[in-house]
Amino acid sequence: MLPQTLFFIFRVMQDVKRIRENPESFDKAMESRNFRPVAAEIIDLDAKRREVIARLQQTQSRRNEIASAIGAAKKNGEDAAALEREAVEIKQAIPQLEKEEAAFAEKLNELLASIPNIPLANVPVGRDETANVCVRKVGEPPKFDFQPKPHYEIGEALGMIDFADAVKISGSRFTILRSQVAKLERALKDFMLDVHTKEFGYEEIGVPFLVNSECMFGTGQLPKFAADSFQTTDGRWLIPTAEVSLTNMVRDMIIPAAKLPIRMAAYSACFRSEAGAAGRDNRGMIRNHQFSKVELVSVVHPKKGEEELERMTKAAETILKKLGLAYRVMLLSTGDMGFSAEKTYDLEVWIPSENTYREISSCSLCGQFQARRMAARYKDESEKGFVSTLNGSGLAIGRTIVAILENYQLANGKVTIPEVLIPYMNGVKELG
RNA sequence: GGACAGAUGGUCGAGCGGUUUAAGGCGCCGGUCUUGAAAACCGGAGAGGGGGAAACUCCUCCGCGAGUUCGAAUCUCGCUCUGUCCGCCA
Repeated sequence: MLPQTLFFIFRVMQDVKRIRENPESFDKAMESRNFRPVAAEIIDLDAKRREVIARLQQTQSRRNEIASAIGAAKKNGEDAAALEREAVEIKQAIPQLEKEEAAFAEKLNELLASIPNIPLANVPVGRDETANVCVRKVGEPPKFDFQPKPHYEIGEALGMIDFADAVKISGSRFTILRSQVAKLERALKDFMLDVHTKEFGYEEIGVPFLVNSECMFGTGQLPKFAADSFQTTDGRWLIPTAEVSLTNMVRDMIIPAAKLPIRMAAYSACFRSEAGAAGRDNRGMIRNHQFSKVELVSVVHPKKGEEELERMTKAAETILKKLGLAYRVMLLSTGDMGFSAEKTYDLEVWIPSENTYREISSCSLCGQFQARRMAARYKDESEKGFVSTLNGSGLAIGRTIVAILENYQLANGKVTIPEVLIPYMNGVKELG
C-alpha cells in the first residue's frame, strides 16, 4: 500500500535522530495522541539497520577498489585473474546485506509512516473533543420569533435542494442544488476566492481533483486512512480536500528561502467515503460524499509556522465575518487533531436548528511533518531544511450554504442573501 | 488506444562497458583587476545517508525498478513520464 516505499526512506531518518535523543518525550507525545509508545521499537530497528549499513558499505567499498584495480591491470596488460577471483568472492555478500538492509528499512519506514505528528507544547492535552478549548466567540447568534427550521427543510420547501433525486442519481449522502441555491454555491466560491486573493495575498490555483498515491502519502492520507477516500480503477485517488493537490505542488522541491512564504488558494470538489460515519448527520448536506470547498495552503519557513497559522485562521474568519455569521474558534486538543497536524484551530459556525456550533473550517499547522514525507525543502546561503506547511478551509461551501439558509431564514420560508454576496448573485437579495 | 523518438547536475548538452572523482557552454557565488560596473582571468559550487569529537572518510543517486558483469550513465527486460504523428474525444 505504501507508494514507492523506498522513495521516502531517508527523509524520515532525521526524525529518528530526535527520537533517539529523547525517547521519553516522544512516547509521551504519542500517548497524548492516543497512539502507542513506539520509541523503543524505532530505536531498535534503526540501530539494527545502521549496523547492516556499516557492513554493507565496507563491502561495497572493497568491491569498488578491486574493480578499479582490475581496470588498471587490464589497461597495463597485466594478469587480473587473481583479482577477479577475489572480486567474485567478495561480491557474494552484497545481495544478502542489501536484502537485510531493505528489510529493516521497510519495517522502520512502515512504522514511521504510521506515526502521527507531534503536537506543539501549547496544544491542550486530552483524549478527544471534550478537551478542546474555545479561544473566542465572534458575533451574536440571530434571535428568531419562530422555530428556526433545518436547512434541508428550508431548501426543499424552496425547491432548491433536492435529496430524493440525488439518491436516484448517486445514492445517499449526495445533494442536488437547484436554481438560486446552485447559484449561491457559485457565488460563495467566487466571493471566498476573491477575499483570499485580494485581501490576503493567496494565489488562485485550479487543481486536479484526481491525484496519485505519492500525493496522498505526502499529506498523510496514506497509508493509514486509505478507507476514507475513493480510489479510481486506475489507481488514482479522488481528493478528499484540495489540500492534497496544493500541498504536493512543492513535493520534491528545494525552494529558495526568499520565495517563502508561498500562499495558494483553490476551489475544489472534495470526496470522502465517510466510512465509520454511519448514522451521523444522515439528513441534509452536512456530511456528504462530495462537497465544495475553498482551501488555503501556505508553505513557510519552519520558524514562521505559528504566525502563519494565526494569519490563515484570520483569513478564514474574515469570510464568516463578512457573511455576518456567528462563530467560535476552537483550539483542538491533542486527541482530536488530525494525523498530520501539530496545532489546529477549528472554526465552528452557529447552526440555529441545532442550537449549537458546527465545524465549518479547520486550519492546521503541519510543521515539517508533511514536508518530510514529501521532501519539500528550502535553502539559502546560510541554512537549509524542511519547509513548514499549513492548510485551512476557507471555507467549506456546502456547510456555508447550510449556515446561510438557517441563519438568514425568514418566517415566510424565504431566505435573505447576505449583503456581500448580492453582487455575486447578480443582484438577487432573497431566495424564494 | 496505436506508431516512432526521448529522459544526464540550476539550465543547455557530451558520454554508448574500466583515469567520469559526469567533459564543455551558459547561469550562479567568491577573488584579482577597476573610481564603480562590464569584460578578462583565477577559484568555488548537487542531493541523501553511514562512521568520526573533529580534521576527514566511506556509500548511494545520470527518470523509476529489476537483471547481465570483477566493473553499468553506457548492455538487457519491465514501468513511468515527455515530445511528435495517427485515432478517439469535452
